[in-house]
Amino acid sequence: MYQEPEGTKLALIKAAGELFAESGLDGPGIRTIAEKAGVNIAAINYHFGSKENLYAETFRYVISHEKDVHAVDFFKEVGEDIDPCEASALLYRYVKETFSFHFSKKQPRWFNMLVMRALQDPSPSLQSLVEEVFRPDMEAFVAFIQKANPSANTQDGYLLDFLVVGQIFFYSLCRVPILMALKKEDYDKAFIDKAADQTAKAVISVLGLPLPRE
Amino acid sequence: MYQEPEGTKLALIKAAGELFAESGLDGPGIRTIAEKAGVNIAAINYHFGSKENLYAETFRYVISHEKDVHAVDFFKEVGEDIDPCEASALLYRYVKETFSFHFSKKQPRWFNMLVMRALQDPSPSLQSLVEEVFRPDMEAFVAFIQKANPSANTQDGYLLDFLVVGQIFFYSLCRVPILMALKKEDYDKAFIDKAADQTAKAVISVLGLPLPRE
DNA sequence: GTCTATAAACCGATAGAC
DNA sequence: GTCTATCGGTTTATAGAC
Repeated sequence: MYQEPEGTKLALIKAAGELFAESGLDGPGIRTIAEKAGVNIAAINYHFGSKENLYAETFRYVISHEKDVHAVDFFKEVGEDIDPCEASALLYRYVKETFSFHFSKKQPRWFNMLVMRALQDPSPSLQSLVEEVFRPDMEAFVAFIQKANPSANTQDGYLLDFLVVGQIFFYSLCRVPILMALKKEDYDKAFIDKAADQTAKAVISVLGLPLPRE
Repeated sequence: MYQEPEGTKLALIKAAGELFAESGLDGPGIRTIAEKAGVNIAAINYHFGSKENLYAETFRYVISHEKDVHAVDFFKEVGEDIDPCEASALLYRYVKETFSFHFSKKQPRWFNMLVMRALQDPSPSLQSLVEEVFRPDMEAFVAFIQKANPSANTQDGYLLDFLVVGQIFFYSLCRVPILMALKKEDYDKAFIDKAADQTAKAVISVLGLPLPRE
């Protein structure tokens, strides 16, 4: 069971998580982290043993706290003979909820940035991240895709999953240049809704399902 | 005009480019770079003045050597009254060529990885990268989108561009976990073709154009 | 548990011999 | 143009006082 951190440990995890999400494990020095957390430098080693362990702990903290939209739960009750219109509506809701989860202000922005960044930084824990965190949802998603359109093969399912994950990855990590291109200050709700709507429609169209009515 | 580097300079640019593409400016130390290039450490400072200058030069090298598919050229001759089927076919070709350009083996893999990584690493040159390298193509793409479907607004155009760029960004930077998920060794031509096909169809469908016949 | 002081390793940059 | 040796700064980690 996950031991909920408190006090100095919690402050360090929150400060470090934010900084690691911004620029990776090698980005911030432990001085910067300690300063942001408002604790002494030596506290990192006292509480976590090393910077790398602190990184791993920020990760554990996010995994156990984020209330992600899990395909495993979302598509749990889908039967073999789902109606195309129902499948389309369900898929639409799934993509919309996944987006609004990742870009909502209900949880700190660094939660998903940390996870997305970990996907690209080669690290020893990458394999377990893929196998334990992503794999189950990917497989549930692919299974649903094949129920919604039995002529789709496994690779089609994965590619559709990548269409969604890829967009979230892009909007998470390219925030700065995207906002620069759009000449905006920040993502607003309308923009994220539009991006989610587009992604959902893309997935539904490519799969050959009818688009949900407006 | 761009002065073509030779000898030690060229060896350093190639070695550094590969390493920077892998893990950013702060990833490799100059010792690692020099070793990979097979030259002395001091050569970096002698030829480039600093590590940061070497980074900037690897960038200039890529920009001037990659034969990217530019939307500016691709959609140059499109008139106001383009036929939807023609527009669809042109868009399809554009996405396919952009993908096969970015993932072909005709140029080193680190070329596009370096550019894609630069998009997410906050750096002083990010703004000029966006404005000078990406902006012109984005605007040409958006202009085409609005010709292909006059009811699309500017934001719709940008979002469709992000659909394509986002997928390329994702497949470029998440190569390792993607291959891990797929249990593959490397991207093969068939896979990239499929991903490109899917992305092209997604863009065309979302824009409301007819899909090109198989 | 928290602090200061410092060790040990590494970094980018450079002086000076060849 | 290439090398060795080294400087000054920064990093993570830790020993020891409180």
